[in-house]
Amino acid sequence: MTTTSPHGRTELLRPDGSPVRVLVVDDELSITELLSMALRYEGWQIRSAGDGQGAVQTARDFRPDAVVLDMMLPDMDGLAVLGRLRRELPDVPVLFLTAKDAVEDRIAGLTAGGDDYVTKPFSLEEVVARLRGLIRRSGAADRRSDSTLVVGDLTLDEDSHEVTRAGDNIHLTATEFELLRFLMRNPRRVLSKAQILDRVWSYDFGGQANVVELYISYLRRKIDAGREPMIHTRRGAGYLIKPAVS
Amino acid sequence: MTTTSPHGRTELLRPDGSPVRVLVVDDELSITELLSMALRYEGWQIRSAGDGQGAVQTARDFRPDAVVLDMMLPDMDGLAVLGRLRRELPDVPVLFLTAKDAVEDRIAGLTAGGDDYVTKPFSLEEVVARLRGLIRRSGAADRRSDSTLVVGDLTLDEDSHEVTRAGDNIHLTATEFELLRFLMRNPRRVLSKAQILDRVWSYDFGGQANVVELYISYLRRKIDAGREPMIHTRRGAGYLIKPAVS
DNA sequence: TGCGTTTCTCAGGGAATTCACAGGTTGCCG
DNA sequence: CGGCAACCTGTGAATTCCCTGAGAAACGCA
Repeated sequence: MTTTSPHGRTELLRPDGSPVRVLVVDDELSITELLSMALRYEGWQIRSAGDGQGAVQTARDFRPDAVVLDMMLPDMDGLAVLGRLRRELPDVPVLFLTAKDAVEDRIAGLTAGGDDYVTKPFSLEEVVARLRGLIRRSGAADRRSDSTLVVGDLTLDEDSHEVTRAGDNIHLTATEFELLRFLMRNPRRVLSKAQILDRVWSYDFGGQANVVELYISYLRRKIDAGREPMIHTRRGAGYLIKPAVS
Repeated sequence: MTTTSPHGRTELLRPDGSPVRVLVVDDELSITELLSMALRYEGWQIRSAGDGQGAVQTARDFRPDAVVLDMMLPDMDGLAVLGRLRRELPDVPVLFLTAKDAVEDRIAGLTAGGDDYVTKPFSLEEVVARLRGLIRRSGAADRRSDSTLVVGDLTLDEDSHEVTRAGDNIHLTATEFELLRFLMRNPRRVLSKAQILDRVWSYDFGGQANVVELYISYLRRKIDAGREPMIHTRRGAGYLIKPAVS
């Protein structure tokens, strides 16, 4: 089932109408807090743990619909935690957090069962999107909730990463895609450059704020070129996307 | 839930009908007093603190629906305060106050959970508007309270920053938008130039008082041009806006 | 390793916005 | 009706904000 959250976006709900529950496991407090904050904002119920012990315990009585699990925990190996989690919750999907240079094939094996992973440093849009996908596919939330965002004649499929405008296929890079997704998940709402930076870029991004301008420019070239523009600048406030009709 | 306050404007209320509670944290007394006064005028219940210690303590028993938090406090780092606040009140939205030149610096991640920020020096209208947005979206206030102001055939949407008169779209600059918002939040009420200056311009504005006249003139050109005027001058007293019919 | 792609910095240009100034207009009062 | 104060608005300059080209660096894949 999907419904409209207080902030105006559609959110996932479980079949019984209660909010989705997510367990976040990471030993860095700043990471769990960042994630908790962002995921709560999605309307989900969040519990966090700082080590494997706590994770298993919390999982036992919280019974989350999904788990975000750092593979590097102080007390036990990520695989060990995973094993114990699976004993408690055989079907729960897991989103792994790994260091960039982690052994890729080890992860690959893990995600074979429908799980997924993102590398640190991640962007919040990415984590949220992956989690939504996992939850949707696990059946914890209503399956009819589909994976396509639509604004006017612009569509974006979160599963296939396909983007079309008026039927034409449009190729976007990863960053362009995430930016567009964020805009389309908040149609007709002005988003400041800071908000965009916080959601779409990694949490450790330390660069110039004008990357946002730059990527907006790229998006316009691909999406608005020669058509009625959908991406609008609100000088001094930010950007927003809306159907072209106007 | 929204209702009509003693001074004639609609205000946010919590679902149980009690006033919204806001905690203001800043070490400059002049700032907390300025904010407290302005926010009380909104019909909200205000408590203030001058350092991180006090903020956390006050938060504990005051249980605010929103927090205004200066990032530069004498005793602890703004982020540290945030962390402790979050432990007390996991879901409370925070409006950060930051220095202008710190914008690029460490805003990183702050708006990620739906929080927001304004830079010093700010205008009171801006702070109030952002707070209203945060509270509205956090669900602490009734969800039906929407983001659109309406006076006669004039509408102003605070989310999309869209303004229409009789259905026609009207483009406003940032300052024009804030001025109009202030007028529309106080329909049929005479607002003096001093009041307008105090609310719409930053507290450190040192310019000529006739900017108000100038911007009223701009607004008239865009909103009243060729129509029944809605913005009226009360010579010697100020300006007011009201539906055109009356 | 090498090559195409993607991300990002930097900087110039351009346009929108803000504001001061000043002369014109309106309304009010004696 | 004259004079004054309050208000309106055209002009233009300074500033801020935004856009985008060019190229360097990092990445990804064969």
